[in-house]
Amino acid sequence: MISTDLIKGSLKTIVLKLLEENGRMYGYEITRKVEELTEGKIKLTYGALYPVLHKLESEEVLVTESENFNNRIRIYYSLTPKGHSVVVEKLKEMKEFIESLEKIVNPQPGLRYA
Amino acid sequence: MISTDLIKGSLKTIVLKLLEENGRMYGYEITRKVEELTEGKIKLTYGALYPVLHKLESEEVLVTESENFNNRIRIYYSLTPKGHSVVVEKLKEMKEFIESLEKIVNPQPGLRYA
DNA sequence: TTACAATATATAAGATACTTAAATATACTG
DNA sequence: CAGTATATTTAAGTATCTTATATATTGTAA
Repeated sequence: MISTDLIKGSLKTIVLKLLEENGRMYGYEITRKVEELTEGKIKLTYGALYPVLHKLESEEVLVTESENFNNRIRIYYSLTPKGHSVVVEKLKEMKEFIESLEKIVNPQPGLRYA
Repeated sequence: MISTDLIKGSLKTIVLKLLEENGRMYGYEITRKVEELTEGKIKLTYGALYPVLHKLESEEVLVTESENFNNRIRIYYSLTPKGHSVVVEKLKEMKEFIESLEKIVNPQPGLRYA
């Protein structure tokens, strides 16, 4: 499991990317999906996830639809038009961030096959 | 410039990696180096950097040597033996983190050349 | 049948890490 | 002589996350 310090700050982008990829998802499903994709290395806590979802909704980046499934409430989140453009920005930023980290962690990548 | 939210949590690892790479560095030099390596995309603020350096010193991960250069104090930081093993751990974690992010941001990387 | 695990969301209290801003001081450049 | 670069420090505030707890249903194993 990866130190939670590292994950801080990436949560919003992760959530938005998953919603773009999967159309609509509910909170619990998002935590499952992240665990699945990262082979258990990243686990989102509900105390972090739900407040982020609520905040993104209040910012009109996400909209919700409540549904009943087996007597359990499921609150599906999906991107608004504004949300779609936010994802584009966030992913661009994430990509630059990863590239920057790699330049620090692995300087002179061009020499790997030299 | 990358949103500071993303960088949060990576600061410690970045500092430790640079010190491993360069032997010893002073605070100001670290901010310059990060800017240089990331082409200005990551800028460390002094308010974040110096407290981290002090903390790492108190944890015996770093040691300091104060020197005088042109009437300016320079406090050089370098890794302790403990620091070297901390870097190894932190870099492993960082690598897993980057890989995990890529699995989310860019699912099915194996298909890129398929 | 009872207890535990999984599903599903919510939120309060506390910790921590970072931003912003200001302070201090010297050297160099136009 | 004003502004930029060098160099470190630290206080106050904010944001974000962790931890813990609450609630409720369904499925499973003993």
